[in-house]
Amino acid sequence: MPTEQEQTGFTDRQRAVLDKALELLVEGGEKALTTAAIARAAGCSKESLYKWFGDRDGLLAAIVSRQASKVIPGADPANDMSAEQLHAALEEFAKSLLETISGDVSLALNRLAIGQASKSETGLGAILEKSGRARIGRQTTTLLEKGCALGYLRCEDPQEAYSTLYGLVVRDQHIRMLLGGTAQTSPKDLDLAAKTAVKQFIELYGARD
Amino acid sequence: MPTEQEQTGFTDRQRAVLDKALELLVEGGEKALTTAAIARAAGCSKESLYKWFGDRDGLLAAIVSRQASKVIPGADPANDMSAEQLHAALEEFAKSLLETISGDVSLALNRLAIGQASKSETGLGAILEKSGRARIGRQTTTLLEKGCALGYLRCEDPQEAYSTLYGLVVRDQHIRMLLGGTAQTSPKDLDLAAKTAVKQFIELYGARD
DNA sequence: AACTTTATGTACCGTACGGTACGGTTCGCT
DNA sequence: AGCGAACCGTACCGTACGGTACATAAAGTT
Repeated sequence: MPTEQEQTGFTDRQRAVLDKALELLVEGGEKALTTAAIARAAGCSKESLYKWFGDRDGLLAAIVSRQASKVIPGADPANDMSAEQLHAALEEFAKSLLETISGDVSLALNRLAIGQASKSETGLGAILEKSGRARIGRQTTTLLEKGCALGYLRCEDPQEAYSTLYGLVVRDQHIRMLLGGTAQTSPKDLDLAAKTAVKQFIELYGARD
Repeated sequence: MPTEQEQTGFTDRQRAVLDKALELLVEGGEKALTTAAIARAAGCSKESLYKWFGDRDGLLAAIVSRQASKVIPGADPANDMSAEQLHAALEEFAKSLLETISGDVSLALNRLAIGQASKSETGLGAILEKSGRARIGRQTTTLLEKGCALGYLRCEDPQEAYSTLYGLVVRDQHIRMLLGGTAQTSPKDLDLAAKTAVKQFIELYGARD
């Protein structure tokens, strides 16, 4: 009987290798991610890598999938939440989003996917999109829908509202960090930015008072 | 006497080569941008490339600088513009921004810079940042300042206001396109998105009525 | 205990690319 | 015409990397 880790289709050993590979990627960028280096770091043979993941592209895809599968879903919004609870949930989302995209791992994975975006139709971007962004997007969108249903928000299109919230929260921080610019990731700034964004969002989409 | 093109420090010939190289980059991504391919496409010798640009990194930097130098500044905001003119100028900015970041050239350059961001301190990201984003940012910021001075906007911090405008306009479109997802770049959608963003911005920062 | 499976480690191959060297050619200058 | 600089085309070198082959060792199975 397979251990419960069959969820992503990888064995424990393979997952450990993928994690080591991700470590390498984070600290050295894609150029550091050679098959030889991975084998050395993970204490396995190149032959095993190719047996398990097919080729280098498959390995990269596996790394991205692996990490994407780690995204932990937040709690579902309660059916009877108050306006304050909605507000708090939104701020929590904003803060968590900013924290995530500022993280080394997120930056490394996004850089990798973007670098591969032009060539080879392995579609790392699609994996990231689907497992990461889309997932939390859907979740937050349902939160917005609920807020709308409870009369706290006016939104014609929750999807659109979510998109606006995203823009207000992230602004140009993500691209700046991807380009290598130093980000102002002091926890204080980050918290303030999240609060400001949510305040503006409520100003746009909050029920008229 | 040097022709007037001395502005960027490159000769006509060198600029032509850089343009050809950019073409290659746009249509094939970074992997297509080998020194041999550039020399072939541009009809020059590899030796000249190295003589002119030092090494491959220098060449990449030159490509980015070259393109960045092409950014054409918009008209300065008039001192006596009306609220409608400000609104129109903002919409124009929003549309132009969306058009730019959806363009093949912009995407290719951003991908290149992001790919290089982890390694080698050539700082393509810094060049892009400085010549592209920061420039139009400064320009639009002064526009906002003027709008503020004329009483059309209330902004404590124009920098902050600009950042918000950017977020409202771009949302998550940029990263989506960088990751390879198909963008909804139909001119209609684009125009609508720009108008919506500016409307929301005015709602947040417009003078109270 | 023999056998199969799976994995390690190392050595190897082919290729692609960055960078250099060199002979030949064009072009401008005097 | 003669000279020198810039440049082209090509060949070349070293290296790094993706991918494969193989020889060996651990571990489970019967």
